[in-house]
Amino acid sequence: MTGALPNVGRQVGLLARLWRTELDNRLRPHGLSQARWLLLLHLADSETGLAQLTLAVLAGVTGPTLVRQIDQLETAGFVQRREDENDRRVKRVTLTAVGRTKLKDVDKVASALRADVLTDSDPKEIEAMMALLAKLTRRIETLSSSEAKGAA
Amino acid sequence: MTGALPNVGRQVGLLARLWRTELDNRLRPHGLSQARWLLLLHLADSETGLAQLTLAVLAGVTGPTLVRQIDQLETAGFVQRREDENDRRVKRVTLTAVGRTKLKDVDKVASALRADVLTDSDPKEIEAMMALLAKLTRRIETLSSSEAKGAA
DNA sequence: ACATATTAGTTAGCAAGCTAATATTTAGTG
DNA sequence: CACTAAATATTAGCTTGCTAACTAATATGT
Repeated sequence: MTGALPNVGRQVGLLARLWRTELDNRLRPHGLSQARWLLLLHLADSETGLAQLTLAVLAGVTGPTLVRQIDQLETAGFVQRREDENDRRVKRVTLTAVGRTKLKDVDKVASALRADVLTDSDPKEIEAMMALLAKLTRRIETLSSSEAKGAA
Repeated sequence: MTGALPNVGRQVGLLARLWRTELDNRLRPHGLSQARWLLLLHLADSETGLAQLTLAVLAGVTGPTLVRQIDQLETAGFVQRREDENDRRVKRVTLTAVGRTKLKDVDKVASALRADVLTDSDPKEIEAMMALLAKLTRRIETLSSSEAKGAA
C-alpha cells in the first residue's frame, strides 16, 4: 500500500471553476465570457474561417455547445456564418472586423488574470505542469473515444 | 518579449471537463455523478455531520449549488438533514448507512478512472503538478475574495 | 433591550457543458 | 443508378455551476 493516487480530478475541477468564474466576471463588462472568448481566439488564427465542427474540436466542446455560442457571437456581431461552396452541409465561421477589434481588447483582460494568478510561480514549473496536463488530456481523450468504439 | 504566459485556464478547463464527463458516465449506473460523489466523500470524514455551509466550502461550491445536490442526495436516501441543537439556523448533513455503503462501492469507480488516466505518468511529476495546482487555487481564491471586499 | 448587521439556508433564474434525436447533404456500395 | 451509411448542423432537454434576492435566526452595539 505505497500510495493511493491523488484526487487529480477534484483539484483540476476546482481550479477550472474558480478560473472560469473569475474570468467571466472580468469579461462581463465586455459582453463576453471565457467560453466565447476562447472561440474568438481560435478563429483569429484562420483567415478563411473554420467549419463549425473543426472549431468545436479545436475548442474541445461538442457540436451543440458550439452552436449556441456561435448563435450568441453572431447576434453580438463578432462572427459571421457563411455557407461553404464545396460542401453544402458545412458553414464556415469567420471573425468580423468588430470581432477582431473586440478580441484584441479582451486579450488584455485574459492576460492580466493569467499574470495575477501565475505571479510568483516558477515558469519552469508552470511549463512542466502544462506538459503533464496536456498528456493527461490526451490520455483521457483516447480513453473516452475507445469506449465509444467498444460500445458499438 | 521573452514569453507570454501559457493559457493555463484553457488547459485546466479542458481537462476538468473531460474528466468530469468520463467520470459521470461511469458513475451514472450507480445513480451518482462526480459532484455528488465528492460530497459523499467529504461527509465520510465527519462523524457528527457537517453544516451545509461548511460542506460547501470544503467542496468549493456555493450555497445554492450545494442545496440542490443535497436535495437529490437526500431523495436518493444517501444523506440526511438534521437540525442543529445549538443554532437553529444550521442543518447538519450526515451520511446514511445506505450512503456509506454506496460510497464504498463507487470509490472503486473513481479510483479506476484515476488509475486509467495516471498510468505511465511519473508519481513525482504528478505530485509536483498537484502542488502547483493547489498553489494556483489558493492564489485565485484570494484574488476573488479581495475583489469582493474591495467592491464594498 | 432593541435596532441593526451578519449568518444559514433557500428559491429563482442564467450560463455553458452534455446526450439524444432530427434534417439535410455527401460519400460509398450493390 | 439506387440505397444505405456517414457527416454537418441543429433542436430539445438534462446537469451543475453561478449570482441575486428572500426568510429565519443569531450576534452586536448603543
